[in-house]
Amino acid sequence: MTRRTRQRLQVLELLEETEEFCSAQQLHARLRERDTGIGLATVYRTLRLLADSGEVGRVRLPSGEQLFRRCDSGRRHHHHLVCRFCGGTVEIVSPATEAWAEEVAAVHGYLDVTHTLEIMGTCPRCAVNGPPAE
Amino acid sequence: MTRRTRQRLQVLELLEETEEFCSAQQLHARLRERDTGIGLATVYRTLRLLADSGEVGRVRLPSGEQLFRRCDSGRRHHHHLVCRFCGGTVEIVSPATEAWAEEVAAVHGYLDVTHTLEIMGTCPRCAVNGPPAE
DNA sequence: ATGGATGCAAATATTTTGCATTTTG
DNA sequence: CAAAATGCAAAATATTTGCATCCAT
Repeated sequence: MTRRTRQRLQVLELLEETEEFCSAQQLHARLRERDTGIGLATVYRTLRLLADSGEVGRVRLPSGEQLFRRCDSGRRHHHHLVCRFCGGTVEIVSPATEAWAEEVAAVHGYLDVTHTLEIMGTCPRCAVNGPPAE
Repeated sequence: MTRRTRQRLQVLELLEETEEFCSAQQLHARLRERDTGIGLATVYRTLRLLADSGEVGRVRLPSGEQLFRRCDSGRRHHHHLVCRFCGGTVEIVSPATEAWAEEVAAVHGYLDVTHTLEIMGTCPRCAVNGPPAE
């Protein structure tokens, strides 16, 4: 059903070698730098597919922009501590917090519960060196 | 510095009598229905001001759209359990969770930490009656 | 060959901004 | 009266979509 195209492999490959959360536009730019004449729309389509299927992680900035990243935790539900400058990330797994969220919703009779949780801050390196690429 | 204009009072007034989280466009439409020839840009400007100052609560939908609401908790830091259909809301205060988030960030050496947490679900009423205004 | 995938450009959707005009303190 | 706020339209942002073409399967 879902095909193994050159473009998709290239997106996957780039994500594989990238540590930080990146925007679709950033990823597209990097792919262009390389060689591929990959289209922006394809990057968006691919990332959406991957994110919806849980294949890659996604966070939303307060601005509404979304960032993507392959996660070590794979498909397992987890959250992120993200550096607001470099996008560097620590994956957070906290069963207790998950249980708490479920509990809160249940107490109020809410069904089909989901939650989002992002922790943002300045990572130790950016705190010292300042934002990257300045 | 910040002036007491007719438009701002009208926005405040509408928020005061509204229970649910609403988009800027929704609020603008309701203000127009009434009488006021208030402009959309003014509604946005006012809501941003209010939200940034903590005067009103704001959540971001997964789509990036933002919703606003006057909160009973006032300026105190809190989170929301929001119905994905009607926008009905329960305010959540959980010092333990706040402390946990701080702790997680501190352990990894992150500074200037902030976090977002939204719990979304279907409220008891919408679960029974289905989405409103259908 | 055939339906999914791509690339481009145009369309969406939401929020912001430039600027002339009005209004508040 | 000066600074701030407004309204409108245009701009900016981020993402999605229409469609003709291309290419995995």
